[in-house]
Amino acid sequence: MDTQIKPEVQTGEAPRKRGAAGGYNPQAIESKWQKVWEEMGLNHASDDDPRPKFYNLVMFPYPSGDLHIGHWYNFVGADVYGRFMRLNGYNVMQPMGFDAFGLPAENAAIKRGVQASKWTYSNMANMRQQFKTMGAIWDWEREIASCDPEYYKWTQWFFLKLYEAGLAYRAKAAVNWCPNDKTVLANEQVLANGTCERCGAIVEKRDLEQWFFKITAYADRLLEFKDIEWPEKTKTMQTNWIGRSEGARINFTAEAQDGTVHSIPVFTTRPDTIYGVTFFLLAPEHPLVAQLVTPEQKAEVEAYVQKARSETEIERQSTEKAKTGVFTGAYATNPVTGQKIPIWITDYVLMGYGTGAVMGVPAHDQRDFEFARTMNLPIVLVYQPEGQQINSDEMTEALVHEGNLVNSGPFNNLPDSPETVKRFIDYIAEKGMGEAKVNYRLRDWLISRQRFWGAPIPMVYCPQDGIVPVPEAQLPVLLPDEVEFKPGGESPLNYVPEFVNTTCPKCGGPARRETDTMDTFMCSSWYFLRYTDPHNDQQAFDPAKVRRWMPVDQYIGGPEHATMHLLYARFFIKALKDMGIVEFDEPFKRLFHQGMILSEGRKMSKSKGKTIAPDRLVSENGADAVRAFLMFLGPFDKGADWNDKTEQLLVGIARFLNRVWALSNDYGEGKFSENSNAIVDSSAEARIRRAMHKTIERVIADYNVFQFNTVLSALMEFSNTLFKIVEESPTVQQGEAWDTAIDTLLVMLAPICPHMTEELWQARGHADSIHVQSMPIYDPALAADEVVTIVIQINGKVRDRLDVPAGMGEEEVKARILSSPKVTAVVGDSKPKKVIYVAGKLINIVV
RNA sequence: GCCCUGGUGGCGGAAUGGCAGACGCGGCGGUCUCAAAAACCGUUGGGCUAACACCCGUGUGGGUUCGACUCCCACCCUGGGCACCA
Repeated sequence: MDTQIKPEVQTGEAPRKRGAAGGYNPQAIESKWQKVWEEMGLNHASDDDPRPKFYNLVMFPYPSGDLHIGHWYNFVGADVYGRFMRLNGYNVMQPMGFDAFGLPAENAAIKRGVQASKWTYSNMANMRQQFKTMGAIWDWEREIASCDPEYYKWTQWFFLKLYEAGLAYRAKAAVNWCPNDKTVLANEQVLANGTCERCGAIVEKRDLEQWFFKITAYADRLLEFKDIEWPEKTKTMQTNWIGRSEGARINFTAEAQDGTVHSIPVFTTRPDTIYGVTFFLLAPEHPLVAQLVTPEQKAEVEAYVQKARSETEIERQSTEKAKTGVFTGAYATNPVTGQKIPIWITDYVLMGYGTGAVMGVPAHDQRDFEFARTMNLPIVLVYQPEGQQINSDEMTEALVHEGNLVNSGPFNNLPDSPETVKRFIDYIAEKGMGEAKVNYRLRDWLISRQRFWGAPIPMVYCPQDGIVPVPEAQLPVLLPDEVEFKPGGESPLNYVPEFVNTTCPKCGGPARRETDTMDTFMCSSWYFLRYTDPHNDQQAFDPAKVRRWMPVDQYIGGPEHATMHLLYARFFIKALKDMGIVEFDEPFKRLFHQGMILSEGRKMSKSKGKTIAPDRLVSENGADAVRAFLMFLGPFDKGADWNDKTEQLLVGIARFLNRVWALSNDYGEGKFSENSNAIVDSSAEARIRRAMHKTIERVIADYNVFQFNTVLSALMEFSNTLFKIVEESPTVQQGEAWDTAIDTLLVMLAPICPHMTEELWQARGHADSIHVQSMPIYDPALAADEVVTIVIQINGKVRDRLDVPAGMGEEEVKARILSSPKVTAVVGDSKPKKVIYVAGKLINIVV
């Protein structure tokens, strides 16, 4: 492929036409070039292109119906980066598709009686057209939609693979239930205040048989982040979400009412405080509660359990400060001390974490401390700060991480340290009372959804054979075309007998299909693999093609997916690697989170807040201006808040584009010298080259870090400089430096304004597309100034400036400055205390 | 409460420890025009000045340094994440 911009005039090229493009009329040129590029296949990334590959991926959108300005911001930024990488010589693959299953389609079906598939496909058609006005390099030949049977066939296939690998299982679980959406939600979809992420309704708990993926089996590997460049923030969020903590599992014992002795394990990170245990806590849902409770306490305990169960998350949290609980009447035995301690139930112990049982150490755990104070339970210190004798009655809060052990038998005087913790674990393990244990905050991934518009889970329930997977040859399990929506907790698929009733793949007898569908995060956990081979009807993908394109070199999407999609996709790939389906461990090599466009401080979405449509802005100013304007709002990771003043910035961009247009067309006919015999001012040419190379340096550096706003600033400065130079020295435009400068300006601007720069490029007589050129190469020698300005500071304050030739030696510069009238006036005859000289930049005279 | 961001003109925002406010919007003044718009030129942090000069200025208070928007400590506020995780 062509072509580095050569510093000299290229011989053998047709003579340059000038001013051929006429006035800048974006509407006329944009659709023209979009068509030309499409016909050329410019945006299609071929599998056998010899250039190095670059997989530039942006999170695929949900087909909500219309692209709003926030979508534009997101996708334009991704496209600018992809175009930049293409100019860097890469074979850029930049696909687009739709994350097309999900609730809104179903809600539309319920509300408006339109079939979910019709709604979705017509939205996609509309958005595809809108996407095309953007002038991005989407490779439409690779388009996918996760609701296509050709796609979800393989989503189901992956489910079967996970099932075969023992990573999918069915279990009854207290699940998050949204009473409004009538579906189960993943933990990730429940907001901190206990409400539904989608609709805001208060989430309830229900026990249901559900399908889970064993993401917890990968917890440690998910903490690794090996060889990936991700924002620290995102890695921290995932790390905290996984929530690894090391400690011990210790078996306490307790006698039930019927006389059986039960071993009740607890998890603790502080086994070293076991001599300070004064009570034992169980979660209200703990299965042993009913067997342990004494007849006298039964009524009170049952009432508490009932209350805790009926309470929603939000209600449990509203009582956060005050500790509550009930004594069971039973006692547990501390295996280390042999002591008997009362067993209480309390809702601050969670059934879902650890073992649902906790040893209460009020002296050294703040929650236990509060509980003990509320319930009047004893507090025993097992750590005392050096040289102090704290009395538990005087304590106002728990003592954490301080002092040396006391009241701890053979362990006395050991310091509060990881080594001490290890001593306890070794001791407990040796005596068979427990063992070292790592716990995670992460729960298994619940994927069942009681919804219609999703990929059906390919499982059959047979009265003879139990749970039977659908054989691969029978995939896909197709969704019925028409369904009826009825209120209630079940999937609408339950009411489609042709769907539900099937035969058992094993015995051939009558059986029922699973009617739940999969969480859409399942669809999005592998779509980036499908893009590499989107039309394969034999396999999910050809392994050679995945090897060719994966991993994704640059992934761009919002930070809101940090603990959901981005975590699930990593798990998915690791699982596939273990099954030998892929060969890499991490799907996304580099990750970038773009900022969000807010509308008066609120999120822009169809359901909440008002959306800004780009259509008017595009028809008035052209796509290039809107692209540049969005990128000029600020750094790409920051987003912007849209208000009355925001659009005003478009004026400046429009002016800039007109100026570039004018520069490239030699600023209107006859304004500058067209005398071809004129002598070209070589110092003006040197100025042009210096400005150009300084700009190249800045532009490349800023593109690389997604600072598109300062790319534009640099290009604006450069074009302003070109105007200034040509005004002063009109003959420069007869020389080679000028032509190179204009060409270079256009290439550097091309990723942001692809249509206009293409029009100008070809009007300037170039035969091929500007988008197959290369980024110019920065030459520091050509950027070097001949004269530098030395800032003169006295006591750190700027007092003067002095221009000196760039090569002048330190001694000479100092001598010149120290003898200058401004300096002598302040310094006088006295010798300065200190003189700091920064070569070519600054001198600071301390007096 | 814990973790992570950020705090700079009227506005969006620039600044490897070295000229704070690049670039752009808006404002003001001008050129062109019968006039307006557009375009172009000049100017634009605040204070005090006729002007030069000088002083003050990057959330607040300290510190390090010849020199701090930048580094360190404490605090205040904005945004995001987690939240009784034993």
